[in-house]
Amino acid sequence: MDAIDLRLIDLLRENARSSYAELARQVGLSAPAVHERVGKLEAAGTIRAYRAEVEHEAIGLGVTALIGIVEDSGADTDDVLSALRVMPEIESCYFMAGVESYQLTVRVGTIAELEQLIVRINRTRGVASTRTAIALSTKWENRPQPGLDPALG
Amino acid sequence: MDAIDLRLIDLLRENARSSYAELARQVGLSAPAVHERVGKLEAAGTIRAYRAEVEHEAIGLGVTALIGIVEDSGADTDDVLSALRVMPEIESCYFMAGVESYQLTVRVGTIAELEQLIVRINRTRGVASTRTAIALSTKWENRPQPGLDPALG
DNA sequence: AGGCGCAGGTCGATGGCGTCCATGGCATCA
DNA sequence: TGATGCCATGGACGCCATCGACCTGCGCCT
Repeated sequence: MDAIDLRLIDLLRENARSSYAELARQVGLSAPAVHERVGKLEAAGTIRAYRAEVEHEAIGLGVTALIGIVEDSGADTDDVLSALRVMPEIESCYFMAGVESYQLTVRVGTIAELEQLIVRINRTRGVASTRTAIALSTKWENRPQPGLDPALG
Repeated sequence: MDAIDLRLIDLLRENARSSYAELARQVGLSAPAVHERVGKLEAAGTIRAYRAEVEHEAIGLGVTALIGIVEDSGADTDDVLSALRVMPEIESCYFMAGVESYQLTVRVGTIAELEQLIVRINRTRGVASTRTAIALSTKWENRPQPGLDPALG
């Protein structure tokens, strides 16, 4: 992981469909060299996936909400987690410091679906309570921040 | 926007680097047809960008936190927003219903940097108070949910 | 100090792919 | 029913991904 790897990652975070030839031009290496570097970054798990970012309204998922979950005392965290994992509406799931053990980002099509989802989560064994906040609008999302190699300061 | 467009979007959300030939195979069309459809989805803004998803620890951004912001009464929301927008650490920014007008997702390298960021946000004109919760671990993030055409039910 | 081995780079070739164009079918509408 | 416009098809061409061969610089071991 050197400065060129970081540069490649930044470029792919800006546009994941850049060709290897284009990347090679930008970092000043040959295309095969870039190909090998990117392959190693993928194999090492540094690059996890390449995803298209979508206007959620256009695909019928226009309602975004954040849900905090308070666990029952003595609840089995693994049970709660695996119950959450099978709910496709949950886009992201963080395990948090604080009273609310989990913080979720969820996407649904309508407020009615959000209501059903909240009910389902509240009914889950191990969940004591939830707190939901609805996003009225998204100012920006997943804006990539240039990476900083810790070794490079 | 028909079922094939939705399928293409789902495929590109799974792997944004799929070739047009591969996409064409999966949806049963020719490559030029897929090329044109994807181009229109991009032009319409339905597909916003293609991004590599990264292991944040590997690029020196291993600390994730969620920050809620309470605005001053009478604060100019646009001023607050433009002040937030220039902070690269803020990955996502939602305008929320509730006491906390904004909910941020932020990434920094260390707890010390998080502290500095919080101070900077609190000092921002129009910000009354903030509430920060640190993510101890990320269970999953940006998991794509298959799109549902509202017209198709 | 010298030689060996390896990691990682460039170069060149080839096959597949992206992309443009002309053609033809189909549905819509007058 | 005839015209029209959109869209998929298929072919062609040039670029790109990808593989193999060779080269260079560096570390290590003797």
